[in-house]
Amino acid sequence: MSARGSSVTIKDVARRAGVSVASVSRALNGHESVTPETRQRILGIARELRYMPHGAARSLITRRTQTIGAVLPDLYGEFFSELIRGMDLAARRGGLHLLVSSSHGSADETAHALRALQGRVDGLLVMSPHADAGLLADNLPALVPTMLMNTRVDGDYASLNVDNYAGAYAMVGHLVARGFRRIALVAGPAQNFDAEERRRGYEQALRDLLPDAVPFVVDGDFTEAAGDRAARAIRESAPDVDAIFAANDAMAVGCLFALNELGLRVPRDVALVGFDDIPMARYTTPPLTTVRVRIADLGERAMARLIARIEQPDHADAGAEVLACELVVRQSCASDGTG
Amino acid sequence: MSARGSSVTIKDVARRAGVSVASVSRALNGHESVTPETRQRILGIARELRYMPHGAARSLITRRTQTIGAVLPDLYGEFFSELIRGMDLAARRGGLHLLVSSSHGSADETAHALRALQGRVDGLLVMSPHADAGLLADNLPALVPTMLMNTRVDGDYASLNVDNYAGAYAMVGHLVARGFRRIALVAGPAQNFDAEERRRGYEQALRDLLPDAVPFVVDGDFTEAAGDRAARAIRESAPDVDAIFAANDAMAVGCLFALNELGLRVPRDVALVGFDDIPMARYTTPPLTTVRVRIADLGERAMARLIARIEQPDHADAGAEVLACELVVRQSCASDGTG
DNA sequence: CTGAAAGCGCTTACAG
DNA sequence: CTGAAAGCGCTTACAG
Repeated sequence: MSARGSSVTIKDVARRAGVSVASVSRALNGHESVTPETRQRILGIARELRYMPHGAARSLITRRTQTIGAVLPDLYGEFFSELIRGMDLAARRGGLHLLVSSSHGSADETAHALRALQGRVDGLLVMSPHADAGLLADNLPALVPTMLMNTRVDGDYASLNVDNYAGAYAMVGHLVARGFRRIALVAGPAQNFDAEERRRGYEQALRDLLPDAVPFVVDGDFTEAAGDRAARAIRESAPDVDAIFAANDAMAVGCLFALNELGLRVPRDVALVGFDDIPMARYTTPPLTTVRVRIADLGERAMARLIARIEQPDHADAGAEVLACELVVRQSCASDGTG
Repeated sequence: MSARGSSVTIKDVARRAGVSVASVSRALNGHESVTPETRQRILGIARELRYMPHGAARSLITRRTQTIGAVLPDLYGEFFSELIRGMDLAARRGGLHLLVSSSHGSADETAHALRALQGRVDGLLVMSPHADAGLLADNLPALVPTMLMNTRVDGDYASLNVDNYAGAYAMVGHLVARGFRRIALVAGPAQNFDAEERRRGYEQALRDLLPDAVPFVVDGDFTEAAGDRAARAIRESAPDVDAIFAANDAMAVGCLFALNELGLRVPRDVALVGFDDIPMARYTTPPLTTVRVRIADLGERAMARLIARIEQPDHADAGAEVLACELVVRQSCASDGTG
């Protein structure tokens, strides 16, 4: 309770309790070998003094920080919000703290974050859709359990990937089945693994299902503003497009906005679909048909697997897990406006 | 490069360089008192060995963790996404890590988080709109610099608050000026400081500007689903309402969805406004009139002030800062559908 | 059941 | 400019 300076340490508690610091440590950590009376006295004094063990000191000796580091490409928008929420849920369940770090889409910053987190975390969750294998090999701390998410993997890392290819393929299949014939894709950022896989699914589905159709891809970067621009560009250059497939929901929201401004009705004049199923997707007008990723589950699952790896290094499953996506059909792509 | 076991420490670098650990420490930390040649040799070997200082050990002696803890009420939605993004920006600029923690709206969890973060962080950013002063007094670590955000403050904490009252008041003023006379409020969660202040602004403005009007408040909880329900309830019980003021944008999005489903046009049949100006607000149809909070700036500013307090404890400005809001008029509340 | 002591990996006066 | 040594606050064999 002193006004300034050092906070109360285990020594203070020991002194007040008339025992050794070893006993205080044992009592606080729930070791059996302390008499109930001693334990009670120690706990009482610790509470009274508002004693909190010093995290760094404990980490130094236990080699555990009780912290997981998450290196994400960005922190903007509902996708990352949901992802972090899922990670937080699982971390909290495991009694762990969550350190977040954004690389702003830059490989250099990813490398920096990876190195800076070394020694501060018990495990690493890395989503780095723009990273190449070399970057990871060079900067992933060898001794820190790591889970890769939505990242191009070549080594035998433990990983969790969304089945972007299958999701995009299925979406195109759905559009074709509904009678759409001129389907444009608003792509995600270049070099981005998710974006590339979604594009690959779109292109392959087109080849398989509409052999005569020419793929029509407009650049985007996963932001609402990009969707806005893309929709206008599509209407300008190819008014015959009857369905727009935005590579993520944020861009679909931007497309929807632009189409409305252009006086076009979705889905009557043009169908619109997205990818991710962010919470907002069901609240647009019309509600958005999209590919559900279960973003929070993704974060939760990745965190849970990482924790398991940390706690049971022997059972270490270094497998590459792929999360299936699910088509969610809402009103934004009713066939020819009849739905 | 050994395959297993302990990572490389300062001792390994010292041995390889043929110097003492003190010199390695000095070289790595950029102290003047090392000859350029020695420094170069040490740095070279450190790089070669991929040496990274052990964070916990360094923290133990320097009493700095290079980490800021953010205790937030929730992690759901664009508001917190933007807030975290702003915090991350300022933290990164200061070379600090960001530890996030959600209290899920519970006072107990807030208390727990506050205590658990002790000794792990150099400073604390606490947004706890549901907390009372007692909880903070009981659980805020006395020696850790802290900034409160959007929190009911009584003590002399350093704080940053959004001017919710003035923002809500101004919004009602705008609606009244536009000719709306029956204005319903979809409120935020009970006990929530932001929600209460916004409601207070609404009620006072009504008393001042429309003395004959009876306040009409519908319960909400800041989620889209609550907005959806509230709008339906309003239409059901009071079809004469000509403007709906949702206490945040997420609820406004839910209202917009419900109104559309009910076959009502915004703003022709009923005006709709929100609060926060989340990124999505400009992409709804019609774009949402709202109160701009500059959420990312809020997080950035809070972090910057906190860092300043940590670095210059003497200049410690413990002031209560209030961030002004700004009315953003878009098309969702054109007067009587003429705009 | 309990305590004295070593040690985790650093940094920093203190000497030289 | 450089090194030996102390010490940060804990935990954990090792004795007793």
